[in-house]
Amino acid sequence: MERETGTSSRDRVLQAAMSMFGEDPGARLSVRAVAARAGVSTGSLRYHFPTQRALQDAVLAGIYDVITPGDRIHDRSAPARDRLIDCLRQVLTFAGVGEQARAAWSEIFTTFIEPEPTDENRAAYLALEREAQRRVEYWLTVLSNEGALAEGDNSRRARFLTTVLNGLSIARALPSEESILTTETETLHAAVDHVLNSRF
Amino acid sequence: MERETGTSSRDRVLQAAMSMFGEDPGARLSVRAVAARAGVSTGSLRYHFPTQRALQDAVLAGIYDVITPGDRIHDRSAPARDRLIDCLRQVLTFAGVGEQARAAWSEIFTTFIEPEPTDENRAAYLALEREAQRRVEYWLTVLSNEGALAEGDNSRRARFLTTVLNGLSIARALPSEESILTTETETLHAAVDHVLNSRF
DNA sequence: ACCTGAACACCGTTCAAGT
DNA sequence: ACCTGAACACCGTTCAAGT
Repeated sequence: MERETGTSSRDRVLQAAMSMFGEDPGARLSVRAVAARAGVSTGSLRYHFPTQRALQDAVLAGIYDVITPGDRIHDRSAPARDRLIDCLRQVLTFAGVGEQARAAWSEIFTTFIEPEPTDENRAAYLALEREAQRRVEYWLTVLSNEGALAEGDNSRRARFLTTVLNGLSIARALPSEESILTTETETLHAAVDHVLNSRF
Repeated sequence: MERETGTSSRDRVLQAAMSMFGEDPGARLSVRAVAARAGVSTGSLRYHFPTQRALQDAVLAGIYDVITPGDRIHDRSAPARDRLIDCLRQVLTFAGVGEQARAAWSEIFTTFIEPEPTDENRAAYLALEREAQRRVEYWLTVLSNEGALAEGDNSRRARFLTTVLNGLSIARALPSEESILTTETETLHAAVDHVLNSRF
């Protein structure tokens, strides 16, 4: 393991963790694994990242700094609520509408629900899910940092939001009365408002 | 630790796990903790529940068996929040856990999502959905009438809740980390709290 | 200030051995 | 068939001790 001399210990840890995440988003990023990869002790890692959660957040922030510069979440000229809704909508957009939504769920269905789950595809799905979870969590972290969101368990909040997103996205694949747009908007707003305004 | 003689080992484990969940739905339900409470070895627990996930699923199923007999919504001795949560859980019970959940979604999938929607099955699905919607709306009406719920658009609220239920129920069919139990409870509570406590 | 690595108190799972 | 409990390979966190 080369030491990448010249770089600070903290940077080496972060770099190691980020590249591990890059190679496999489903990876565990355990203290020992990251520390070993970075060539530092677990104690040193803990010194810079007092908690595992802190490390994960740093990795997430780092990843998205690289990947998503045009993310609306950073547009501080707009209210936090609007920005978060915008970002969540992006996720739904990706899920598509009508025909496209049905195709997307078909894919998920035939690979992850229909067959008896093997360890392999279980892991594959969990990686996907964690990826989505982390993205939402990252948005919440940004809002937290600027004080738009009360102290709280962001990963719990993210879980809540992704569950709502799943519900909305499957609704797009199922038959529905008239425009689901209104319904969807209302529900999305309700979910976001709950996260922003309640102690939870 | 009394052994509750006469009960099978498997039952004791399940009972212990369920009562632990009852005392604290956020509890970890670790192998050792549950085994100790049940007065059996970890090996025995593993014999009956080959994986931690299997145990969690059994607990979930058991919980719903216990709480589903009547419609709790009218039981004014309990807080509105608890009653509503109870009723929503009944809906989830129908969705099942594990294998059963996957089968249920398979059904929905092959009839309503995969095929190009005909007018006929569109109508069939919409009927199902309206039924679910009506049931939830009815519960909200009951709470409204006794003043536990602020004036507002109950059908909108019901739509929000059914969307969350859909998200939770599909999560039961998809692979998941061991903790769906906690996640599900948290999300359900969050959704109900939002409906009960916010102007919406 | 930064870093080390052992120690602590946990996990879930496996498995030879017993009845 | 059912059960035991030790063992394995992990966790995340703490901390006395070093530089």
